Amino acid sequence: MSSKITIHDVARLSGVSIKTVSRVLNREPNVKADTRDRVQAAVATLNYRPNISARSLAGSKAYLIGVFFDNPSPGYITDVQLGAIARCREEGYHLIVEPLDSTADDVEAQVAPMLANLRMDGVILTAPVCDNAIVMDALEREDIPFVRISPGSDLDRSARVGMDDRLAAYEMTRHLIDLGHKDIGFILGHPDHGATHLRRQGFVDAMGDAGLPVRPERMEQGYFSFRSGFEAAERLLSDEDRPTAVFASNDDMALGVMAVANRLRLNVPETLSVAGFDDTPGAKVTWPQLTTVRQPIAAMAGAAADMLLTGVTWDEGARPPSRLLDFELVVRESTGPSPRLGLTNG
Amino acid sequence: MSSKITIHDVARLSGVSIKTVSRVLNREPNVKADTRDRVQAAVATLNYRPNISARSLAGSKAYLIGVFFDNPSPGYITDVQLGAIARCREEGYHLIVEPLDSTADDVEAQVAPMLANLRMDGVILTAPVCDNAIVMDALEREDIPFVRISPGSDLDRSARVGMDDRLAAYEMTRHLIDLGHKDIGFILGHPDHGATHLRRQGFVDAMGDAGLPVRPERMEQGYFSFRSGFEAAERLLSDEDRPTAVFASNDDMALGVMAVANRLRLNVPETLSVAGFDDTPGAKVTWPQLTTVRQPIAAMAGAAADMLLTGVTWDEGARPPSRLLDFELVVRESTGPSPRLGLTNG
DNA sequence: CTGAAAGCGCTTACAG
DNA sequence: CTGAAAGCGCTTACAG
Repeated sequence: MSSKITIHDVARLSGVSIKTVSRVLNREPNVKADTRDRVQAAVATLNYRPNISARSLAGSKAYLIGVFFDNPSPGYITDVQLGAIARCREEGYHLIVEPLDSTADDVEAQVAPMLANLRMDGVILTAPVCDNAIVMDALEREDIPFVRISPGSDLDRSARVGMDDRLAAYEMTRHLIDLGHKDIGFILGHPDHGATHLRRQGFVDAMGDAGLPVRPERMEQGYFSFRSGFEAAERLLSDEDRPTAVFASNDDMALGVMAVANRLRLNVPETLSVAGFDDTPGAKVTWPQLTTVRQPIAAMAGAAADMLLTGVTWDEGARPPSRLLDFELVVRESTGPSPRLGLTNG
Repeated sequence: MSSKITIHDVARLSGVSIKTVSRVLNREPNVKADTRDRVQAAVATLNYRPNISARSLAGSKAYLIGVFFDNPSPGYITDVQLGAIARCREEGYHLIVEPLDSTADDVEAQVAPMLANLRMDGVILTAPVCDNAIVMDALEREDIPFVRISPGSDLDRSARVGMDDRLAAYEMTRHLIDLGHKDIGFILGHPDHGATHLRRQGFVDAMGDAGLPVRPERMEQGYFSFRSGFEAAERLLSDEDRPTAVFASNDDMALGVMAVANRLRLNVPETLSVAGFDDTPGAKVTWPQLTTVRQPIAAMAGAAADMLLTGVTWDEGARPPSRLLDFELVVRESTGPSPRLGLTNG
């Protein structure tokens, strides 16, 4: 019933043309206040909602924002969706989710059809899709604006939002150093993710600034998964000569470290301090709870949606806009004073 | 460029009318094979993709499926999305995600606009939205088909897909009983979720069938969250008189139990067995890994999408179709023989 | 088996 | 400040 109400009904009831109704709907200027009020009253009376397909077909807006992601941490992607949708709803936009297999050979074939038959007004790209050139090429070819969250390469290719991953990792490392730790293991993230390198850099910088050596055997490759953190921790901790703290560059890997510590009967944080990064739900789902860095994921996605909705643009040759949000060091129970405090060679 | 190709271009190139192109596109019968081939060749040559907005405006399909959810476990909702999208893509459909605050007073106000201005061909409802009468009323009013995943009430109000939660809980309880446990604690899920009651029933039935008493003080209310599981476990385990096993009716709560066990220095599984339900990613992110029930979440969502896409219908007065998928008992390391085995009063 | 016409519900471009 | 006309790219309903 109510879905059959069209712009003509509103026009008739308010005694104006459909064009004027359209003006009011789109908040165009140059409508007499009185006319505007009459139209809005009619909209309310009839409970009229403009048809998105018709608007999209006739006009230049689709009222659809896309989110592309690949093999995400569920907590991360859910936060992204929630943050983006909150902002989209304010403007009557909807969110289309498009998982991608971005390491496959046929990325082009995955992306092309979804862009060709459904117009989106903008797309939010999360890691690692945000560093995928094929996806960006396709988007540019179709002239679809996109904003990237925490890209790692080609920073000036699009607008972006993120946080200072390097500084956050620096501060977390500093937190460990302040607790007396001098021998700290570090687990790297997935090499395809831009944040991986920034977090490593923050760790290296903090160690260097404190005059502490970064021993190669204390840097282990991980892939942001629990399993990769688990395996890296086994290499790091099985030996008697082990670090007094491990900084895993995301929470999933840090949980892997906790599991290994548990298995090896290393008490956390008395014998071993463990730090993560992201503040995913999992960080609180462990005992002791994880010291980590809170990423404002939903806020970043909201900011990305906002840039898309307000039509972010920049001059030829100028740097595209970027918004950097604040992170927060969340010190919980998994980090404590170094057990070697007071010992020589501490 | 390629986005400007329309049905008219295809018609011109293949020497037929646009109506015939439309027939081929929609796989209508009654097109000469030769004609069909020519049209398909032209579609391929031009790389033509029909415009969804136009199809939607002119026709009866929107090529959009919605997923409504509320406060989901991230792992659950991600699996639902992945499963639904896989099926949707086969038919050229896209997925719209709509988080809802289904306990708020304004559910109606949240749902009405999203249904009014964007036509969806069908909607998938996950718990607890799948038991929300206001949402279902709105959907029925707008004549939008919906399929529910694991609803708990009003089972014959719509098509549905699910698994046998009662039987799964029964088998898990049986697994514990077979290990010699006679004193088993049970943590209930959120009362708004249909699965909560089925899982409780499975537990109660298995205990009864084994001639074991279900003591009220061994049944604790939880809400499917880690925190609620943690608090329930504190009540269950702090006393010397504690069960030898705890069956938490989802994984998040089981992880809460593990954390409490860890804190109380109760070895799992030697002193305490812990079982969960869902097989979320978290189940493997703990040490020891969790014994749990694997829900085929993605497959359930795929089946729900399938029912929507194939246009599930049923006769007046008949029971709507329902598809029940198989679960799997996943025995990992968190359950073991009862420590009271061999003792009197077992 | 195929096509010409009308129309879905809006916005655009133009006119006044 | 407001409106009449045209058209977005398809499908529907009808005709043959």
